[in-house]
Amino acid sequence: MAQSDTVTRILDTAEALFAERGFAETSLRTITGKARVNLAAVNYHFGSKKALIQAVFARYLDPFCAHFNAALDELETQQQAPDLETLLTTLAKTTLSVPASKGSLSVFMRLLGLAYTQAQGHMRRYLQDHYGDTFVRFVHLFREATQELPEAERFWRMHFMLGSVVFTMSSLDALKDMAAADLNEKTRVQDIVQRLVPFLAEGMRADPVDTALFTADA
Amino acid sequence: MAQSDTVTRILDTAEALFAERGFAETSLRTITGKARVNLAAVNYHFGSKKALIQAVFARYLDPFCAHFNAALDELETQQQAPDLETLLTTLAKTTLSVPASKGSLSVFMRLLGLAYTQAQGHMRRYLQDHYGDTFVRFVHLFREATQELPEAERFWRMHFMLGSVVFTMSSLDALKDMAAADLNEKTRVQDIVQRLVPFLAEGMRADPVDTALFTADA
DNA sequence: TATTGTTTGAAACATTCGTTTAACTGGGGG
DNA sequence: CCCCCAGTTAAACGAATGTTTCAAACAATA
Repeated sequence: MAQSDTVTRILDTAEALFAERGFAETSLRTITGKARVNLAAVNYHFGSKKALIQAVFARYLDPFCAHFNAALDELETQQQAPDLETLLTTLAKTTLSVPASKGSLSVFMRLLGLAYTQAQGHMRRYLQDHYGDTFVRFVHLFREATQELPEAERFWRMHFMLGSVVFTMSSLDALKDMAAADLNEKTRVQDIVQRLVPFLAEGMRADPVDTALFTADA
Repeated sequence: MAQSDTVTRILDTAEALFAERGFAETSLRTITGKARVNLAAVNYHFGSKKALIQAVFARYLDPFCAHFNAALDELETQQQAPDLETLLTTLAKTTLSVPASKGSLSVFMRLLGLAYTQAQGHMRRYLQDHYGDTFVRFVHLFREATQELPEAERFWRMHFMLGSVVFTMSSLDALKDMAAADLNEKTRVQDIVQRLVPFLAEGMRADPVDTALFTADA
């Protein structure tokens, strides 16, 4: 019984290795070898490599969405719609509050970034199918907090935001080292997230770009 | 003779396919097949797949750095140091003015992102050795354009910016698809870059964050 | 203890990959 | 004319991959 820890060991190892080198570059033999588990265990417990990748995401995203939905519930009971800073801070707090199994935030963020660039179709589709509703809920609140923005402008700026977050959190370790070297300062994750909020909120408030003043010169 | 266009066809096809699905996911057989070239041609003309990847990037980065260095020369002759928008717009214009930047832009950005988070071995070394000086030059000008920022704040915001750019450009294809689905609109790269500039510049101008008001609640 | 369903183990299978080999082609000088 | 050599071609090689197989080990139940 107890769903022996084979499954857990596979998930832990796969999560770390995927984040380190990507999906295609991480073989099942590397995973099962490092996890001290038989090669066939992956296909037995998960069915395929694709399914393993999705399981790695689900283990983090399921509790995250639970927390986040609860936070959104509370925001929606409020009299007036939350403003930008409130919304971003809520997202930040939720992110930090998720126990993050073991491999912490940066690992998952790296995975999320990879899911955007690699894995052509299936990963994006999986994320959309399983967690799209929560995302849509957030977007709805976000839209109310940025009513002055044209639809297209908001769409792109939301992804600019996502980029800042994903990239920064992905490179957390490297950036912390650089911060310790360049400026003599130890930085906690909370500090970085705290710095992110005004940067993103202010970027959102920038005047939408007027029409093309880009020349095609050399 | 005329160095038959085999080399060019390989570079063109590889560039497009790398941008589409990444490096490990793109096989030499796919490249040579689509380019209607013999499989052995890659190893004959370039030596290896690694060398082909480097050649694809060199074809983009060599003219890019030439253009960008020229632009930086001009900025440095100016009486006073360029402001934020000027600096970012210069970078954007240079990026777009490079002829080969149709598909290879996202490839380069993806690699830049990978070089930041992980080693990626040979590619990071190659980039640093060949194009590091130009990057350092830009960073220097950027510091002068944001003198009002505390050192730490600028450090982190520069990486927030880098994250927006790298992530957005890395995921260009995915984002374009989503933009076409969510809002019925075909988006050109120029439009995105143009939207990025005010977003980033305004984020840079946000008031530096005061002291901690984050609670550690659940 | 005997039986059942689940999990693990070592090995094999079928593909696919990057790379190498060797034979062939078509011209341009000796 | 012959040789040479850059360029191309088809075929094969060796290694690595995801997946499947089937017997053994295990846990729980009757």
